[in-house]
Amino acid sequence: MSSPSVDEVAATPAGTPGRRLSSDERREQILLAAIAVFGARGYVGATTDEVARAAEVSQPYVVRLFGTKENLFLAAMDDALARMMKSFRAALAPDTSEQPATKRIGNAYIELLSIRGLHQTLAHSYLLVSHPVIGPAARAGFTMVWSFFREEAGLDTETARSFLAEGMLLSTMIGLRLVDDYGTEPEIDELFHACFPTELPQVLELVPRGDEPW
Amino acid sequence: MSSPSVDEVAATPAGTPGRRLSSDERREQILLAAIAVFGARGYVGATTDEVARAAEVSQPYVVRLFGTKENLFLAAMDDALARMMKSFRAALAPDTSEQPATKRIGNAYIELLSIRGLHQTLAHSYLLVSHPVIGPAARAGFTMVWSFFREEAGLDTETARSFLAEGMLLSTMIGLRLVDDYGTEPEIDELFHACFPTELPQVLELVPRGDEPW
DNA sequence: GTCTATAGGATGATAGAC
DNA sequence: GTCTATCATCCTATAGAC
Repeated sequence: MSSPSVDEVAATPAGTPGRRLSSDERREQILLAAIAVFGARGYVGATTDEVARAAEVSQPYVVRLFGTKENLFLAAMDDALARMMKSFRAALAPDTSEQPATKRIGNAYIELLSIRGLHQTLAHSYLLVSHPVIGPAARAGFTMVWSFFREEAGLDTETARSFLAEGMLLSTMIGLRLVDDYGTEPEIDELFHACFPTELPQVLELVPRGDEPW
Repeated sequence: MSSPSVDEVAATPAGTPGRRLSSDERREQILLAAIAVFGARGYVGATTDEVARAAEVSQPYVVRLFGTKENLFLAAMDDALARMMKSFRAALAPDTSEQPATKRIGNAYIELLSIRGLHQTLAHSYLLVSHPVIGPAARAGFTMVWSFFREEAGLDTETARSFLAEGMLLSTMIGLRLVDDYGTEPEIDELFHACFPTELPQVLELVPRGDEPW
């Protein structure tokens, strides 16, 4: 865990121009903001201005660094996928725990909930197929995850499929922010307990709250 | 979003206005068009103009009938959900087939693939939580489906959960239009066979093709 | 590396005729 | 019931200074 946290990003007092950063540092900061904003509003719904505000830079500067909104989304999507794969691979690495690979990858997936908008940005990308550039990239990303499960993690097709399915349900429920309603309706509680038999407290804690993407 | 609109005006001879319909008939026609367009482009990405063209009416008339784009989306979402529930209930009704309820509902879910954009419109709605009006409606719709599984279909929580999960995976894959790539890459074929063990030919046949939403 | 100002294009909604 | 014309708003991207 060495990447800058969202809190650090938001820690600069309003009105105080952030210190000059290297291009790479800014890129990283803006990508995290973009993942949060795209996750909350979707590709079309997000504005480069909102991303800029979340990253505390000016809107034209975001465009300057990434060229176009389309490129910004592609970069955010790639970054989200890369973080996911990295975390999956770390979970696979031989460790002392007795848990099976599926369990460890599952936990890694849940821990990614702490990166605001990550799962939702990916979910949005899966719905952008009619876009000539983003569509193919999203398809490639999805099949890459499948390949990882089959080849690197060594899961059989049945296990891989149900793993993927549970992941989709999980991110849908998180995207819906039903977490926010936990404790308010018996049916929602039941749904949650069915989905997260033991990890529920952890999940509730990990998911960032608040309507604003940052 | 980019893709230029196909000249579906060619479907009706230029200058020939469609026949006058009753308000209800038009509403129905526009809702089907809206489900297709919202499914393909999302709430923000869809334009009232594209919906209008798909329904072969003028853009202001769509607004006239539904008030606002927001209302149009809500109506499309409700219509999609209503069609789904109707088809689920029909599947539950006592029939001569020997198949268990889950199998019959699953088939009903798959058959809904023939309504262009239906599953994708619902998937989009699940990502609109930050919207003050659509968000709550989407959450209500999702929990309604859960209640149906539990109470009307009588599924236990475990069965209901995995049913929901498989449904999410299915609609994600359809949304991604990986169907279009079937036969082009071994990994995609494998994924498909894992997801639709026997219904695959039926699925490939049901899903509407083409980039345009209508 | 970063900003301000702004051009230029799209789109939701309204007015009003037939 | 349905259309044409049009306004007002918002947003991406460019220009150019510091």
